[in-house]
Amino acid sequence: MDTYSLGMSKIFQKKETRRSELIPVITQAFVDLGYNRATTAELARRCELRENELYRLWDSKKSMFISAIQCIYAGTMSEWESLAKSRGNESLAEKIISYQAANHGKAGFFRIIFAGLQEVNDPEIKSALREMYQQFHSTFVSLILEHHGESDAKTADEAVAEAKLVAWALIGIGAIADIDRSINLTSATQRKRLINGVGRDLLEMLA
Amino acid sequence: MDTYSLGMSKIFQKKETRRSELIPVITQAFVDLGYNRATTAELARRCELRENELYRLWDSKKSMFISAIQCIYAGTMSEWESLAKSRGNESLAEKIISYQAANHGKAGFFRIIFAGLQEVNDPEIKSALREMYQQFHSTFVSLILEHHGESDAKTADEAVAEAKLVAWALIGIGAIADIDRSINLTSATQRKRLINGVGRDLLEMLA
DNA sequence: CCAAACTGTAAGTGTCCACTTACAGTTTGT
DNA sequence: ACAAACTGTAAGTGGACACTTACAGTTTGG
Repeated sequence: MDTYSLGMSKIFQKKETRRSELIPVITQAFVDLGYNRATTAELARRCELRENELYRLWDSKKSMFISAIQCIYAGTMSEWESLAKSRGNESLAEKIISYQAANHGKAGFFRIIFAGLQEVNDPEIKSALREMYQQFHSTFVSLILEHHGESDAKTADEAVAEAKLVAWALIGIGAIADIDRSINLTSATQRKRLINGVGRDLLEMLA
Repeated sequence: MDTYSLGMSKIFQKKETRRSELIPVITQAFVDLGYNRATTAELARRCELRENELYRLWDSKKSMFISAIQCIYAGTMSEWESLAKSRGNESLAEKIISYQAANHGKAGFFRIIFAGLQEVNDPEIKSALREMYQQFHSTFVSLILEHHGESDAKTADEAVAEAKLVAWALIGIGAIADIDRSINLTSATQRKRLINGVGRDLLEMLA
């Protein structure tokens, strides 16, 4: 399938831009429906294409899903970046907690993860998820350390180890908020309180 | 399908005992594989039956899944009860945290929940899950309150509200530990530390 | 201007899976 | 003993779904 002429590169670029136009739509479908229920027919419908047109852009549903994982990751990161630039005297970590409390589950971060883990048992997908998750976690760890500043009684190693735990805990809170939301377990208000309340307590736990 | 004669009740009882023999096997299949990948063929294979024999005991795969949800719930509760009876000067809440730290994900509590939420979009299943989750949560709340004892500076209402948050947070930690485990994100040691460390801190948060 | 590559539309194909039917053999209650 | 109910075995059925093929119409580069 590779091609050598110079002219081709333009075509491939076009293909790439086409993919990047469609991937948010596809991602949303996976978030809404999970892996199996997001059928190729449904993906095509949402993209306003025929199925075989989708298959001209991706070679399998699996590769669409992997693109979606990357899309979610990139989207979350860019949201956090704009939070970093926003005004306010809170630390970025605090801003993120407030933001997540207000928009829990919007990005569908966890929905994608659950879908990838449970519905498909594919090593490629698992490693894509692992990668995303680890990057997400390590970003969180940096934010937590930054939040507390350099001047700590503890040694750097201790602080990092504890920040890692707290980061997992925060991710856990997000997960449960997502689950909560998807079965309408509690009210939106309560969910918000959960993230804001417990999230901040966790953040201060190191101190 | 109902029947009136007295003799029938014995048959139904037999059917019931048959179901209760098989349901742990079926539950384990759903835990291992999720909803879709646990095909009726696979369920039958694990039960050492033919598919239509399964369908003599349950009228659909969905009802097998609902039975599995109830099985998981009952199993977890009875485990906790035996922990309550075990010796040791910790509170039951602390015992549960230690136990979960050692056996995270064994029961497949969260796997079942994720499967039910994502893979099927069925009101009956959602309400079965919601019920289980709420009972689980309220049991946890009682345990947390019990752990702290009656003598608190706060009013009862405040204590309950905070215990509810903490209970969700603990469930969240469990969820993330399960995810972690299923993609081998961190080591078992780290996971154990996460549950034990953060779990206990959360438990003390009220104080 | 024309050939090569792309886009749009429609109709499959093969496979998997939940669920069913048919039927012979065995219990069970009376 | 005998009918009614149950168990075991085997073979379907219908539908959904990932993925493909065919082909006519349109761009595009040289």
